[in-house]
Amino acid sequence: MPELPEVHGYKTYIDSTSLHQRIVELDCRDTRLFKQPKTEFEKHLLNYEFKSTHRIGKYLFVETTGEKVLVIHFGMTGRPNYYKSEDDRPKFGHIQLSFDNGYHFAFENKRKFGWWDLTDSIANFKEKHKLSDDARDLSLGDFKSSLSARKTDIKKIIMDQSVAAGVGNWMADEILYQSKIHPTRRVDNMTPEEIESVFDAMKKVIEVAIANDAHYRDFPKDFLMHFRKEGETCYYTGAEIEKIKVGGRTTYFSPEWQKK
DNA sequence: AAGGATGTTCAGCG
DNA sequence: ACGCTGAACATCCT
Repeated sequence: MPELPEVHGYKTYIDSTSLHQRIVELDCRDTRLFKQPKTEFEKHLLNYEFKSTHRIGKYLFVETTGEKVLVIHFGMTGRPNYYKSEDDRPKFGHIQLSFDNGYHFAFENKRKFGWWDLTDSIANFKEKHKLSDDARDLSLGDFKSSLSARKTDIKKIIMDQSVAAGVGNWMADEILYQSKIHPTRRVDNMTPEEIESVFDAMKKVIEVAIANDAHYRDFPKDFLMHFRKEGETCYYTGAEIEKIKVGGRTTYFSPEWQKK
């Protein structure tokens, strides 16, 4: 489920469970999840501790007592899991760390699109991967300037991690629903007011999602997430929700509410 | 039982 | 050089 709000929750979870304990073992069932040789992870993790975490968009950075920073991306189906007994290792816990207090930390990744990497510095990594500031902290000025030269659909733009790090497919649909903007509206045809309304909706969706621990059922009743399905009923217009493809991703919107 | 899935990356093209 | 598109990636779920 991991878009910005989910990864935010994972960060909180890791902070409250897994910091300041010496790592004594590393097990990986599928090394394709490693962006570097397993020996590198052993070298930079074993006998060190997780010290602190930082999140930019959907990327989580774990600073350790060693030299390198662990970079975690959860992909489409990842999540962390901390548990006492080895017997509780989750089915899809492909990577597992063991701490010297006897507990374990699993990186669950059902569909294996997630990965671990190591980096020297968060700033370098952010630069290299062209990540914008985290969407939660992004300024309107920076948002507007990264949109200025673009000429494609607004949905594709807000899902671009170099524009607003952390916005994924469901958030993009929600943001555009909240701002009454059609997903294939071209950015170069949008007024400054419309762009600002998208920006405001982005901030709102992020804060609402975080406040509700990314638990969709607790979102306000006018949130698309409750009826984000073909043929469902739009809260505002009563019209049917439509399903289209935008930038290769399935997109739900309300044609009456989000006019083009 | 085939198609879809909350993500990123990269080749190819204009 | 840059923006854009579509496919590829791996695997599970509906």
